[in-house]
Amino acid sequence: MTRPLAKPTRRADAQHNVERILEAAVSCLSRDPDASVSEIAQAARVGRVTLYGHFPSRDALVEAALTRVLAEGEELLAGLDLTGDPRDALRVLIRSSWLLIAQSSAVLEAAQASLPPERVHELHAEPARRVDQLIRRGQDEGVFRVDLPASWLTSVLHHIMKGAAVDVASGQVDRADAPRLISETVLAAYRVD
Amino acid sequence: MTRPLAKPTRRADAQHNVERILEAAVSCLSRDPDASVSEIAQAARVGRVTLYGHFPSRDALVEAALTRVLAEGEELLAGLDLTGDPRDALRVLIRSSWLLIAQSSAVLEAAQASLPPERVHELHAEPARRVDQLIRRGQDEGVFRVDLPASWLTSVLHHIMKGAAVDVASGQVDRADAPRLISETVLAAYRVD
DNA sequence: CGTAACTTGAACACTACCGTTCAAATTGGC
DNA sequence: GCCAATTTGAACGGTAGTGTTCAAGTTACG
Repeated sequence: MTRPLAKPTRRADAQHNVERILEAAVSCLSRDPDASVSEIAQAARVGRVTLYGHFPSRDALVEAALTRVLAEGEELLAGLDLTGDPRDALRVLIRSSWLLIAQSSAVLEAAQASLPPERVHELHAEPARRVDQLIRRGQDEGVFRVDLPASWLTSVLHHIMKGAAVDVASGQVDRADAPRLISETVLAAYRVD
Repeated sequence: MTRPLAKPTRRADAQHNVERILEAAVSCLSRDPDASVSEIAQAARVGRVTLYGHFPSRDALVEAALTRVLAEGEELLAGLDLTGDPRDALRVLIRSSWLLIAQSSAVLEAAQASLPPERVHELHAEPARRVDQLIRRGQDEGVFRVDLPASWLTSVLHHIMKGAAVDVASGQVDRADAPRLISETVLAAYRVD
């Protein structure tokens, strides 16, 4: 019990492989929530057995991938200054993180299929709170509408970002246009009457 | 070749079962795009073999379910008067068909996983056109914004309706509130500056 | 350089789903 | 009431994914 479950010293290549596997998992799972372990291993250019050497089960891998992408999101959000006009803050947030958030949502969806709901919610709660608070602040300051519940406004933001990601993936929307489309749409939807 | 592939006379119970199977397929597939044949048969309260007696494969069933739900949509849309103010027309459309359209989108997603893309597009093109035309008319008449492409506005409508359906399914949104939330959100997002 | 850590493919058992066959039971329609 | 259409479960073979084992190969690192 004195030492953590993971050996303090792992060989560099092993550590590197874990990294590659997680990246591949995020990438594959956000494309297809049902991506197989073989598929992910292949994308990481790693043998399937190697993957199982680092993650005991597919579920564990999915959870690790979710944890990772959410942590990335947390880090990114934490580095942003969201204190000014909520509208500007929202623009900044969208421009710098719409893709990551969309990816997170996709992996989260994959996780919902195989992880206990409580665990998913537990992991997802903290990052979601930041966005939610920004929206509530906008409502409090009178620049975002209050005739619709904040939870719905948050939901709308997520759905739009996720939808934009789908449209980009299917070629209907140019990746470079996405932030503008999302911002313009969401800010208009949030505007008070 | 003189008679159509389906026998002109099918026993009433068989016809009734086909109906139930299709209903169950739409219901199951819109909840889970990967719903198994057993699952659908069970939901239709029909033996799995019976289902295979009416549909030669899962793909055929998915296509039939998609065709059916799109036809329902067509019928419903055709019965609506969408000629007035585009904003009112959009409200009417949302109030009377958001759930059906959301369901269609979900089944369409299921179909994309197993049907040739051209076939999917072919089935989906006609119903989608009606909504698209309404939006373009709104732009032409100057009541919907033109600084974003019509294709994106259409996309936004679909993403919001689909998102609302997800939120209703997960209990975050009351089913009765959905039409208002969608209308208020989309119309605000569409409004000219 | 040598060893322990790590990777790898092949092979295995297990499960789930698909699609089929068959023989028996049920039931609609005349 | 009779017959043919229809339903049904059980069983089968085939495919695909999961998770494990093993033995052989490779490589980081002291």
